[in-house]
Amino acid sequence: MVKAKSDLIAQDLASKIKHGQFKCGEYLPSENQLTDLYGASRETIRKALQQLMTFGLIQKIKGKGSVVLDLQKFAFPISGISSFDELNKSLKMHAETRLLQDKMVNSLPPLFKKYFPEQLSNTGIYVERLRLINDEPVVLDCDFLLNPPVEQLPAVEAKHSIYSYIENQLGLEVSYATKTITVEKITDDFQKKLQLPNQQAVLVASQNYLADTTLFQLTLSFHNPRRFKFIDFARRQKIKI
Amino acid sequence: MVKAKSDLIAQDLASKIKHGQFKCGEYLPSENQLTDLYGASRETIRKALQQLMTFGLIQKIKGKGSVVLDLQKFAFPISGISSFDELNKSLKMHAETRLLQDKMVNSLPPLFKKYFPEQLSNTGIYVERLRLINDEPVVLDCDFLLNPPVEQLPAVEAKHSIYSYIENQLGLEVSYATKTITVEKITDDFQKKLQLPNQQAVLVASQNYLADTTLFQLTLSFHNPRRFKFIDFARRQKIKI
DNA sequence: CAGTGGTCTAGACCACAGC
DNA sequence: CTGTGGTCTAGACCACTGA
Repeated sequence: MVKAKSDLIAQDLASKIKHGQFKCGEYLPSENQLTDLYGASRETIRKALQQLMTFGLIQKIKGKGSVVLDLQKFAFPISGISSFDELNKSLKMHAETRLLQDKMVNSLPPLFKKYFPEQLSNTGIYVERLRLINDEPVVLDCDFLLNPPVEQLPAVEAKHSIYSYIENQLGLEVSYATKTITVEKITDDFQKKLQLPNQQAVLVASQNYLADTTLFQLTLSFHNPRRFKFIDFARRQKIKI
Repeated sequence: MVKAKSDLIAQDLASKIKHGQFKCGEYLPSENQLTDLYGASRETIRKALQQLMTFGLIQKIKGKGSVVLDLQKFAFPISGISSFDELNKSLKMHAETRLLQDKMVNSLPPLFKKYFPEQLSNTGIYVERLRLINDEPVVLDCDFLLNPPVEQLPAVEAKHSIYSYIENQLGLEVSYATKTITVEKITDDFQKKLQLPNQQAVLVASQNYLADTTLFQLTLSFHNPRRFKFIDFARRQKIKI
């Protein structure tokens, strides 16, 4: 998947920052030096650095260079599109996933209709998974995978990683998502599953799209408010919409 | 502030999308056509389109073109760095700001120490503002502006827009921020100010930096959970950190 | 096949930082 | 002054789309 030279350079620099070869507060080699180091043109180097900028790994300062930023904040980057499985691995959490449901349905379940009222009905697969960390329920994930493009979802894949299945097994390209975060009143059933003291939970609702703009997944993630934490890195926009 | 040719092109295309000259589902002119339309090289056009991609205004499809995405989701883009004042204007909300505090202090207030424990003490300006929409309190913003680089903050500017003051009056370049969203128990005082039925509120805590990596502002925004909504557009990352 | 976006290159000129 | 990043250009080759 990672193929472009600029991506490889970005990947290499990112891992060198992660492993301390470039430390917080230090400057990366200049763009001209990186040009020689990687045997690439300056614009290619700049594309790589651009990616590190958007992650908040570096900040460029005109006339000086690219300084490595403090990345202790990246403890739990729910921002962006990543799966729980990817987070679990990259953070080495002791997490467990319990597959509660995985079934084909002929129409959009009422739960999704409530939070995505503009969605047309559709056949698809309903998946419900409870995520636990240290045996404490932290998230209840409800997914609806549209058919097409997703024909089926083997239980073993549902327990592992839906994204991995979509990307690696089906060969589809996951591209972007719109997300909203709100505080919602939940059902007794969900309260019980999450073992919450009251019916208030944080809901992250997202619509996930492929590179060809096909909607393929709706997700409702109900979080234990005590354990919910969303971390974001944002840059000031240069243009106003 | 907007100067680069690619920014101007991005700005122009964004406003044309906003005003319906390019509609959802339609394709923009091809990159080669835009090259002629704007008298720019293809790479410059591509930089402009890249910006529209990150906002979720368009999606590029290889071999086909750049399709305009549905932007009804952009109703309330708290994602990114924008001030309440900017949001208010761009969304034409009927909002009011009450300035509760605006004073110079010699050290970091305990409230900030609690949520930013790693911060060193510092002189600065403490500002507390209550935001109301239709006379209902929705957010209590607590800001701490570090001195240096911010020497003072006239009350009239605090009521208007801190960002505008920082950028236009002081000539500083606001560049990036790290944000966390959590659910927190608040004090009786804050509960009263926000007129909440209980002590639970959504906290958006952010550290805001200038382009030279100087920290200039800490913000704690306590939101009415019933009125809190965070909207985000995210793209799948090509590299793993 | 022609047209599209994806990528890379070499070179150029500018503004800024710091000596 | 030199070195840095910021920007733009013209041209090239590739892979994908769809007729």
